[in-house]
Amino acid sequence: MTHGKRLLVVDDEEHLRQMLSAALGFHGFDVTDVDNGSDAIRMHDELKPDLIVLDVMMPGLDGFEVCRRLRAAGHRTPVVFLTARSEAEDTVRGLTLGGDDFVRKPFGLDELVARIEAVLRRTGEERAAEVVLRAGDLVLDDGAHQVRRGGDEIQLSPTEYNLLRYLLHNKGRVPSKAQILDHVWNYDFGGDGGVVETYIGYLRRKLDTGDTKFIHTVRGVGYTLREP
Amino acid sequence: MTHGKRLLVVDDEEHLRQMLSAALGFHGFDVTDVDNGSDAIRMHDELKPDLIVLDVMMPGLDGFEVCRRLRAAGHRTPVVFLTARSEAEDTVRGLTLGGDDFVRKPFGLDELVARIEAVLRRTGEERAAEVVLRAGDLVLDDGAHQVRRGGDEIQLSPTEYNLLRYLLHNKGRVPSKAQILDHVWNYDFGGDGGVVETYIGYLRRKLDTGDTKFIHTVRGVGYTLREP
DNA sequence: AGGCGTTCTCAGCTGATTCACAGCTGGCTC
DNA sequence: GAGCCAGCTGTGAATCAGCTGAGAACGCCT
Repeated sequence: MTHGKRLLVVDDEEHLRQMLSAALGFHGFDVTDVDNGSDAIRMHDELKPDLIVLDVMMPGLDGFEVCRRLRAAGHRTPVVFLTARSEAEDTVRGLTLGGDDFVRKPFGLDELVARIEAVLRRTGEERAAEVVLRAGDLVLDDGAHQVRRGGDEIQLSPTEYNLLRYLLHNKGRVPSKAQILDHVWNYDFGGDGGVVETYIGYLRRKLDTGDTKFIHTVRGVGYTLREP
Repeated sequence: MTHGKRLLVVDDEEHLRQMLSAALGFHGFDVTDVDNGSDAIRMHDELKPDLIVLDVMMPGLDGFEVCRRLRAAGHRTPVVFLTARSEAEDTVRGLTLGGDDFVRKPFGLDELVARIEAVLRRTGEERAAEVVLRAGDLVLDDGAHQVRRGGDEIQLSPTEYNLLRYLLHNKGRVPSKAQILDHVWNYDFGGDGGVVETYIGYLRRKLDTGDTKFIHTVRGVGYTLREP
């Protein structure tokens, strides 16, 4: 978990920036954050980060401009853009043709971390991260974004998939509904635990065919995924 | 038990603050307490605590603001928030993204201690051995929140589970009913010792199958859990 | 526009859980 | 042995957490 990669987080929104710093720091990254484009470029020269998390929409230099200037100065530092849905989607997508990537706001924390790690893996030397999670005959292949039981593929919606990945990732522990909401749902999604119950139900109907049970309810605590 | 971690407890409520200091001190923490946000920040700079127990609702600087200022000053000190049920749950939950955690008032002491230790474990390098308590063939796995005898899983309600954990944790000692109430039930629970008797009964029926007896009554003193 | 998949809310249901209480039991004291 | 009292247990009521089905809202595809 302690990979010690240096990240530079650039976002003008105070609250989000703080949340990202705390969360990514917790994930083992060495995080520095700034709140505007000019500081980002200055700090980049000083810090030489391994990756930049860059908000597109900012007053002053926007994310594209920051990236353009860095590239013009010969820097290859990979960038993960944060974009709102409406924001010049084509332009962003164009940039991903490089080694960069983008994440749409609002995003789930796990999604952002996954993108950052994917980009770092692609860019830097291999970090043979295990991308296949298992429990009994249940297999989640994160590379292929596919779930199987035995040989049969199981079709999951995006949210179902993220929830299952989170549970598999925490196999043996018992995450609470609040923790699940934090990691699987969007950072600004304000709903209550009801959604989690609903989606646990969906997953159970698709996974727990017959007698095998993967997802167990721990009343008053949370949910857990166990080997059958 | 003497891990000597430094805690800073911040709460404006005199009574609760004293209770927390005493109880956490007893648990082997090195506790300092202050009754307002500004002092908290001052004391944090001086004390460099390993963790802060921070009430959200306080006159002057509230808990969020204290945390915000600490983070803005570059401090990563983990925080366990104390919140009332109604208080800005989303905001609190958002903060847990970092690695911080929160406990809802009213809480049982053991719950708070468990959260503090979990956060310290998470924060200071990787998992320091799963917490597993044993007595004979009885095993309580706190990570998986599971109780087993031999190979068979035993289903316990939340209160039963907490009580058993407390007894196992105090194996060899004889906690009184009052002490049990303090630790397992909420600090402002107004009931008498009758509940404890009831729950001891529930546990005995589930654990003491056949000839083995784990829970023993010490008349006039309290209850104790012994190896069979 | 129409149909489909997805996300999320909500209300009703169910069984689990919590807790009080009252009557019983059995050890202790005198 | 009588009486007392701590502790045990069955009954029952109120509450609660979690499950589910119905359906509204939304975006996407044709």
